[in-house]
Amino acid sequence: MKVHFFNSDGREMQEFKPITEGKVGIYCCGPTVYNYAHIGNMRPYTFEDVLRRTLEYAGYDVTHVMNVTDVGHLTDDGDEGEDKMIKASREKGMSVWDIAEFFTEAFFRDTDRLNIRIPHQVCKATEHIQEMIDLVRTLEEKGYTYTAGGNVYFDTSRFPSYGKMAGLDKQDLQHGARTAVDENKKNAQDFVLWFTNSKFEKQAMTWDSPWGVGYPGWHLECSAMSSKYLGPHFDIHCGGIDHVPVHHTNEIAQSEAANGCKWVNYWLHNEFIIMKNGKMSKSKGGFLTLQDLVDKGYDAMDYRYFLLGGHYRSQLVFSWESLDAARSARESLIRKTIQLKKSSTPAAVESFSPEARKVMDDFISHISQDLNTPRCLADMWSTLKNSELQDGEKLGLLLEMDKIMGFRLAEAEETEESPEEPLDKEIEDLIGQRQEARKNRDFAAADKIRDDLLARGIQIIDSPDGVQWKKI
RNA sequence: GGCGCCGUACCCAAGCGGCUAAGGGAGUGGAUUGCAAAUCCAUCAUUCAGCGGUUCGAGUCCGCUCGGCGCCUCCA
Repeated sequence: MKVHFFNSDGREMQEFKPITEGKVGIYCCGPTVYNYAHIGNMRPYTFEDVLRRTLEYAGYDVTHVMNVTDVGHLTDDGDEGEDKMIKASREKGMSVWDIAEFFTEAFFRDTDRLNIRIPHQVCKATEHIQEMIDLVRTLEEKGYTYTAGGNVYFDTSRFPSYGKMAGLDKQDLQHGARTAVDENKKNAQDFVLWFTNSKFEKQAMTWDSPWGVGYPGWHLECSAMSSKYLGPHFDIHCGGIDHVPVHHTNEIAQSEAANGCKWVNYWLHNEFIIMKNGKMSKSKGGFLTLQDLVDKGYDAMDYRYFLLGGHYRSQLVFSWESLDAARSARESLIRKTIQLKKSSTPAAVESFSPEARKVMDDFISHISQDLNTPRCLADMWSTLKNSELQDGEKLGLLLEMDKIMGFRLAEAEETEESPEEPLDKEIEDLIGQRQEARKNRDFAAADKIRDDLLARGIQIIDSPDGVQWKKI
């Protein structure tokens, strides 16, 4: 199974070739845990989950590493910035450590609800300060740094290929267009490796270093931790497309300067989720969290379905209408899967008929072509409609495809209609009364009971197997 | 000012030079049902923002126009 990805470095489709046969190391930029993640933030983790599942399906031994930024991420990159963690701490009246723990837990609750697998290695910035200091020291020894105004800067003029991936050399950048220019910098694109000259009051998180007490620049952690867990040269680095010009550009510069070798072979970047009136962002306010969707009655998996309905490199516009469509489709997919489970047992992959084999191969070729999840979704539906397949094969195919899509089809059961709630007795009685009325062909009374229950959020569903109900 | 992306049916969205333009949602007609729900069958773009060009052949490549969006040190 050959896998192709669009590599941001070079901006072209490339066949994936691992550095070490049979193995692949992936590093993903993780959350900065100073607030709840909004639904746009969940896109990269969802696409990375599909990436990982695809590579695992292809037989690779995957090592998936993700950082948790719990320090050093400034509201801007100049000396005027404020650490996001500290800002949140001040605003919420909690210690920075509690803030980090609280929002880290919230983050993993969300990824779990989206059926996103936990990375093999989740590393916190605050637990790798020494590695970051070592990295800065290496850069210093190799002459890539300078100190000014108390801070240690990376000298981008010493790194000729700076900004190559982002195409920065071709751009006429308007520096200071949105932030104040840092007068200490020799070059506009230089960035801070270590802060000691903090203007922040009550800086809660500081560490001793060869340059004085301070804290790391926020690009440092990804370079330091990825090298620690994946080595100085690894296969895939993922993140949001917004990271290309600055964060990833700086990561490449400091990593390659320090390690003296190529750092990452494949860069995969996801596009943004857009709201109708433009992009969703924390600073603009009004962002939605996964919990907001759940509170409105959606299943978190509806959002996963929505995300996979668009290609990860295309902007996807979020709207309630689209989420409704995703919910309808997903619920239908689950229902049909349950039906198949009732009527058959899943065929094993090894015993697939030629037709089933072909359907599976098509699916594989689509996911292998830069994770074409919309096409893969279509493949799932085509499988259901394929009259040349036996039910057992359809089920086997769907479960096999779901190893990559991750809609939890294997666990799908008729639990939604399970009468196990406290109000059971009363509802059972009402349903019994309604059945009695129906038997007597008193449909007015029967419908009244159904309407009353519906008003209370209980939906009655008549089926050949009897009456079922569920909360809505 | 610079860099880049997009415009496909009512909505979302694949397609990246060549069979009758995937798939989902919504809708419509029919079957089934006391009625609903679910399910099943059928139906739903002679056309891909517009105009030129390249080609035997173009949503698919090139140019221009119109429209929408992102980035250029907060951002996934």
